[in-house]
Amino acid sequence: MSTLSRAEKKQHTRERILLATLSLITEGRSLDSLGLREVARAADLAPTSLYNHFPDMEALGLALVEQACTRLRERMREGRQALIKGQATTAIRSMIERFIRYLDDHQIEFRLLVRQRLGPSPVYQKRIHRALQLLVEELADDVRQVVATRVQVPVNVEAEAEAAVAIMFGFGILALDMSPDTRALQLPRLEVQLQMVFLGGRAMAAGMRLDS
Amino acid sequence: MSTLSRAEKKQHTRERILLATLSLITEGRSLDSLGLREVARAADLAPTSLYNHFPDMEALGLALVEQACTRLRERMREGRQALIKGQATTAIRSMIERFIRYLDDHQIEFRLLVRQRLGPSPVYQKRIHRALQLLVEELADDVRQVVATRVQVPVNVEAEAEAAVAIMFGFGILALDMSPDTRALQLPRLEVQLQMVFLGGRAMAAGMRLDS
DNA sequence: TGTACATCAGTGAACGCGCGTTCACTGATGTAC
DNA sequence: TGTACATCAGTGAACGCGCGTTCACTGATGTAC
Repeated sequence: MSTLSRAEKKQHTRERILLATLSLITEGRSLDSLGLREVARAADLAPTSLYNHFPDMEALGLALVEQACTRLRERMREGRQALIKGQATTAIRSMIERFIRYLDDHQIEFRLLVRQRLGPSPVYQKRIHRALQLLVEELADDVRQVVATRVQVPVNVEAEAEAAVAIMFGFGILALDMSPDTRALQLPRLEVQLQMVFLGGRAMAAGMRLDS
Repeated sequence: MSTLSRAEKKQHTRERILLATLSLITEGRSLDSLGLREVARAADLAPTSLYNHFPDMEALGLALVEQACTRLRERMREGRQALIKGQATTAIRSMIERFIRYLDDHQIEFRLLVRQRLGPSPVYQKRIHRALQLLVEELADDVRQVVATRVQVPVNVEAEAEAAVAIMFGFGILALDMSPDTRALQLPRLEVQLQMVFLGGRAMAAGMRLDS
């Protein structure tokens, strides 16, 4: 009947388990309070079947965190090249757009990342920490390239990129509970904040100081 | 023997329960995965005794969140007046100092706040959200006053304050896993980032743009 | 001050329940010949 | 192509355990007179 191989079927079941877990997280549950039986129920499987895919709940959680980290990075890398030639404001807008598209498609995973960043499992924490560092570094590279074509002075791109990511994540957290309309209304503020950071970075590099 | 009144003793027990819960959170546990019996054990009480203080774990959690919110705000308000007359860089340094002192004294509560900000309980979430908003608004007031004495142009203080808090919290999260020495080493970076925001805000208000 | 009664924080036994994990199993899919 | 055997994803019964909650209780503290 079915045309799928045993391995393919197994893969599908695995994905069903991960999806079911994410759906439980949507309801506000945190990874470390989820039970094996609970996940099995949500995935429409016998509790014991989970053992065919993950040795325990921690391994399942790690798989989810891993997936979320990979996806975030992929999404934020898309379309990087296009902007390097453009203006800085365009680059900022493009970054915001990519981030918002990521939130639209994977906001549950974003939620997972933010929650588990301070979660009980050091393994999760380190993985997420690494993903965020990569994000900062890649953004720093972008900034470096945009800056190189337009500005003479050396700029503290790492600090700028880190600040920008912090602001963007802060916004993302607030955005989780907004309607799409409200969120759209708030976007200009995010744009202004990111411009402040980069403009301020450039001003500092040019020797301007707050108290002068 | 004891000179304490019944009410005072009850209050002490209540505090013991809250402290015990915090100590469990230190170990990385999240509020919503803590059990009543577990807390009772940590507080050296019979499980049933908890009911004399809290109707359920959610009420206990709310009490903790409430305490953490109040304390964060109090700490960040301390010494606000002193800086209003001073220079902007001094103001920034003072804010960082207050924040670091808060982290030193109450980092478990800070952890709690950050984790529960996206937790399963909408009640917790709203409370924390409100506390952060207050923080942003009060910082905005400070910025307004510092700015008023030195700059002619109108500045988007709310956006600046929000960005600054996002950056500070981002740093705080990273700082949770640092030794005091490492953290001290990273502080200049935080200072630079905050300066970028405020300098950038002023530059924008003065009409400067990234692409000009 | 002393006495009789009320309050109430804390206890410990008991309950029913869902949990994670084990185990022997089923039956479809895969493999060797 | 057909047959005999191996693999292995998924099942369901069973286990011991810690959970939240109830209940009747104890005894120190508080109150009224």
